[in-house]
Amino acid sequence: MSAVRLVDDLSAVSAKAEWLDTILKGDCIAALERLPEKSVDVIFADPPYNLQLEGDLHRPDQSKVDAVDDAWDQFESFEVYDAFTRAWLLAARRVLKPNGTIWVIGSYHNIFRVGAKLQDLGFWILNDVIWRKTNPMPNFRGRRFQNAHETLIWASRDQSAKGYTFNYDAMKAANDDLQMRTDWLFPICTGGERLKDENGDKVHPTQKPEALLARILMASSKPGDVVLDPFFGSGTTGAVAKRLGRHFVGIEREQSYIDAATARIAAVEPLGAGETAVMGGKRAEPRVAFGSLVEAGLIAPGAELSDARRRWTAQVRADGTLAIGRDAGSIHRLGAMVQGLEACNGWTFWHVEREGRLEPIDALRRVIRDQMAGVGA
Amino acid sequence: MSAVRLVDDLSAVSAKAEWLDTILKGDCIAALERLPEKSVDVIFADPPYNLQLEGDLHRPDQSKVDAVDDAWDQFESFEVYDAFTRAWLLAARRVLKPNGTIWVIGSYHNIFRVGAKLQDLGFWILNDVIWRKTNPMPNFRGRRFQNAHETLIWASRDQSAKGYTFNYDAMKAANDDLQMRTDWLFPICTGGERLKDENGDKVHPTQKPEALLARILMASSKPGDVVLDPFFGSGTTGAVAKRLGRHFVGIEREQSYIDAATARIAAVEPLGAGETAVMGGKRAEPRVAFGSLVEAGLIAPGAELSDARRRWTAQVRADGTLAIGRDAGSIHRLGAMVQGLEACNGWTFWHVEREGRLEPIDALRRVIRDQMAGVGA
DNA sequence: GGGCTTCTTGAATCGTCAC
DNA sequence: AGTGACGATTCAAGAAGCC
Repeated sequence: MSAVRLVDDLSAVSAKAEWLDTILKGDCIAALERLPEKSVDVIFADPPYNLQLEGDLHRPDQSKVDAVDDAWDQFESFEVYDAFTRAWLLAARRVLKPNGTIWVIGSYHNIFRVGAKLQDLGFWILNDVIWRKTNPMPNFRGRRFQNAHETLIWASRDQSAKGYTFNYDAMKAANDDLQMRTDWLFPICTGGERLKDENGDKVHPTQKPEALLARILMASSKPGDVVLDPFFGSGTTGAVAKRLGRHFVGIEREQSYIDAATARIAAVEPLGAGETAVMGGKRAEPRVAFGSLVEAGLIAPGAELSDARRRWTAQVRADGTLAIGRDAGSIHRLGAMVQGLEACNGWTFWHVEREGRLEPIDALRRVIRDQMAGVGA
Repeated sequence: MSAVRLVDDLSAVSAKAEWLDTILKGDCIAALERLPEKSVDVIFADPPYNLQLEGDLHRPDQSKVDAVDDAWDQFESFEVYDAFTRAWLLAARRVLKPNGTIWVIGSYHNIFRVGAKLQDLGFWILNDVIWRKTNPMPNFRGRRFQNAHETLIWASRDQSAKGYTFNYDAMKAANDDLQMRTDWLFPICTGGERLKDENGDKVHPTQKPEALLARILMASSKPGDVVLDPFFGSGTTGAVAKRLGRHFVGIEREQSYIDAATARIAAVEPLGAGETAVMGGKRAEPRVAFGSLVEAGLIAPGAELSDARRRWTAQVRADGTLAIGRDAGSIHRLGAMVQGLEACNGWTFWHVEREGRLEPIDALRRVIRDQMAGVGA
C-alpha cells in the first residue's frame, strides 16, 4: 500500500463517517446521488404504494378508515409512477456494492410495477417473500378477499453476482432446522412498538414491524454492514440495524418523520457482538486438505477407508490421495468413481474404522480444525 | 322480448353450443379471436413462466432435478415475453363479459410482468392471492429461501365493473366464519391426482391441484357460468368446472395434453345442484365452516355427517357448508340449530363415519393443522 | 396384512477458489 | 478470463420394498 492510497482510504473513511448512521434529509433520488457508489451492502425500500383510493372508506359502523392519503402517495398515472420507480431504483443501484442486495416491499397496487422495473434495470430476483399478517385489516365491504399479506422482492445487483450474503444456516436453525421458506408470518405493527405523537395519533401510516426487518437483516447482512433505507419514514430500518450491529443510512423528506426516527433510534441499545454474530455453517469453515490429515498422523499411509456400508474400500497413500487397485485420486474423485456419479463429498462418504466402528473422515477433519482454532486463540 | 331478440339469443346459444365444454386446439391468441366477445364469466390462465434455467440442478444425493425445459417456456427476452403477455391478455379481455374476472397464476419469474401488463391494459386488480405450498421443492444448494409459494392475480375487466361475482359468504363460511384471506394453503399436485402416461411419466410438468381451482371457481363464479382457460394443459380447470356445474372452454396447442385432458374430464362426475349451490347473500343467514377439509378432499361433497348418537344427519356441500333439508349453514350453526341451542362447536358435534365408526370431524381438522405446523413463523 | 424403511420426485432463474 | 478441483446441499408425500 502506498501512502497515497492510504490517504485515499482515510478520506473515504472520513467521508463515510459523515453519512453513516445518519438520516439524510431531502429528496430520495437527490440524496442517493450524493452518496459514494458501491458503498452499501443492503438496501431496504418501502416506496410509496401508489394507492388508488376513491373517496373515503367507512367501516360498517360508519367510522372512517384512516386511509393512506398523504401527498407523497399520490401519483397521476402508472407512467408517472413507473418513471419515479425507475429513477430511484437506478440511483439505488449505483450506491449498491457489486455483491449487495436490495429488498423492496409493496402491495398489489405497486409491487408488480416495481418487480418488472427491477428486472428491466438488470437486477436479478432471488426470491419474492410473502409477509403474512396475523392481524390484517378486514375487508369491510365484503367484496374481495381479506388482503392479508404484503410482498417483498429480494434481488441482487446482477445475475452474475453470486457472492451476495445469505445466512442460510442461521435462517435454517431459527426455523426448527428446516429451510426458511418464502412465506413469513408476522403481526402488523401495533401496541407499544407503534410510534404515536403527543395527540396519540400514529406518527407514520405504514410503520413496519421490527420483527420483519430483523429477519431481513439477519438473513441478508453481516454485522458491520451498511444498510440503506431510501424511504426511511419512522426509522424501523435504522432502529433494527442499530440493534443488530449494522450501520444504517436513512433518507427522508419530512421533518416530522426524521424527528421521530432520530429519537427512536437514539433510544435503541445495540446488542453485543456475541449476540449479533451470524451462525455460519460448513461453508464458513477454513479449508482443510485431506493430505494434511495424513501429514498430521491422524491417518496413517496404508490405512483402509470404506463407505458406510463397506461396499467399497480404498487405501490411503502418503501423498494424501486414495488408491483402489490401479486407480488413484482425491477422496472426492474416487468416491464419485466407485459410485458412478459425477460428484461426491469424500469427507462424508469415506469412513475409517476406530474401535470397531466406522467413522466418517469428516470427524478427523474436525480435529484438525479444532487444533487450528486453538492455535489462533 | 321480441322474436328477433329471441332468434338472436337462440343463434348465440347455438353458436355457444359449438365451443362450450370443448377444448379448442391451436394457438392461444388465434383461438381466443374465434370466440364471441363478452361471452366468458371467468378466465383462469396459467401462462408460461419464462423460467430462464441454465445448467442442470442436482439434489444432494446427486439425482438430477427434472426441470421445466419445454420449448413453450422459452422466450428470447423480457421484451418478447411482454409482447406475448400483452397479446393474449388483450385477446382474453375481448371475450370477457363486462362483469367477468380473470385469474392469472405465476412465479416471481413472470408474475410482475403479467401484473404490470394487466394494469396497463385497464384490468382492475381485486386481489393478489398467495398459494402457499405445503410441500414445495427445497432449495437444494442452500443459496436462497425455499421458494414455497406461487402468486395469483385476480382482476376485473375495468375499474368501473362493480358487478363481478364474489361469493363472499360462501368463502367466509368455508373459512370457519372468518373472512377468506389472500394466503391459501394447498399441497402441490401429486399422488393419484397427478396424471401419468403409460410409462409412468407425468403428462404435464406443471399440473395444478384441483383444490386450488375449486376455491377459485367457488369464489368467483356461479353454477352455469362459462370458465375459460387459454392454457389448458392437462385440463384441471375443465375437470373442476365440470364437477362444480360450470361450463368450461379450453385452449391448448399440444395434442398429447388435449388427449389426456379429454379423457380426464370425461371421467368427472358432476355434483348435484344442491351440492354446488352457493350460499345466499343474506348475512343474517346461518353460515358454515370447514371448507378447507372439503377442498383438501378429506371430506367429499355430498358426504353425510351426524352427531355422536346419530340423532341428526347433514350433507356436506362443495362450498364447505352443511345442508339439512332446506336449511344450510356452518357446522357450528347447524349443530346449534338441530339441538335448539344458541351456540355449538361443530368440530366436536359433527361426526363422520370411517370404518364403521363415528369420528368427530375435529380429527380431520387435525390433519390440516398438522400440515400447517412447522410452516411459516 | 401391518409396520417399517427406502426410494422417488416436485414451475428451480441454486458456487467458490486457485492457478 | 478460462479451466478444473474442491466439496456443500433437501422437505414432504406417496410409492415401493421388506420383514
